[in-house]
Amino acid sequence: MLTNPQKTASAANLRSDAGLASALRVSLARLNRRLRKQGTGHSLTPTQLATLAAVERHTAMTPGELAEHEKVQPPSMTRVIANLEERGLLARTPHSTDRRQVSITVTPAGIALLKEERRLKEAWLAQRLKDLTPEERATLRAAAPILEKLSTT
Amino acid sequence: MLTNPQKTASAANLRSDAGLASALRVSLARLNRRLRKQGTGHSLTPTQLATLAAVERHTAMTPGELAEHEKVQPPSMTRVIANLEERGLLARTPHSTDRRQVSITVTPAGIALLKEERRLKEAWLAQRLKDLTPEERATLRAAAPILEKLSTT
DNA sequence: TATTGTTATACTCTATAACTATA
DNA sequence: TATAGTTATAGAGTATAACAATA
Repeated sequence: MLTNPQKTASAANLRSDAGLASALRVSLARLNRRLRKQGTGHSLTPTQLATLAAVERHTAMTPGELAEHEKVQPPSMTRVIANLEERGLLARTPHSTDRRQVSITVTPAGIALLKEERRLKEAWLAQRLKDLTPEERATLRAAAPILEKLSTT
Repeated sequence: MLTNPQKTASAANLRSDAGLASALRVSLARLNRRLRKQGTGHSLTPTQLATLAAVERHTAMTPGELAEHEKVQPPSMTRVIANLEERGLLARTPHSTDRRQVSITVTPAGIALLKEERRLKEAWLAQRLKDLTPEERATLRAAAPILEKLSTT
């Protein structure tokens, strides 16, 4: 009832590259699962939250661009946007040149929600970091840009 | 159209604890998103995959235990198990002492699927690790157990 | 005629409520 | 009577197909 081959195996083989990949995969998945649970006082689905963040990051996007960016079909994005608009988190304005298109922007309420969401997640993580030794924190400081690089390659 | 306040902000404040939390949160989320896309040749939902992995890790579980473990309601777990059983990935056997209960175990096919899933994800990650310098890999080797500790605290 | 977005409809996943079998 | 699991039914999210408006 208590077998856990992954963890022990990854700890044992950490010196090899394959072992490092295995250990990182497990740790990353586990930590991310914990992190995702933090800051959920808004009842937005993952797609809704990702859409809101995408619009904020790109300042203004069309529904078509958003569907492409979030890997959903245009009709699905129509519904996501409609829901976020009802909540007052996104706003629709006419497109400047093409009247077929619509320009989507974040409202101040949407920005506030994203800010609070990030604050809660980071507060949880910062609390965990406080329980580490200074050396461990230094290691994570060095590792952060490397993890960043891994995902953008 | 190209504003990205998170990344620049997190890079700038990496020396503070709050800055480290912010940078880690963004990097972890991004890397995990990339990682989750790898190895999806089976068409299992996240819940199905997590259920399969849970049964493998614990050797044998009842539907009730699985529902509790995966944070879904018992009727939902009934359907997840039924689907995985149809695919030949899980098997049901009578419980040893209580005839109301059912014992769920992984089949060889289920074990093979999990192994392949992990292999694909780790192959992607190992490829990325090869592009790093030896020093960067050493940093990640040191960071892996710390990340592991963060999630289990 | 091609493109952008929406409406109509169906399927999947999960939930709550009611039911069956066993303790 | 209480517990483990299933069946019945409903709600949320996303997909494909058909449609309206504009280029």
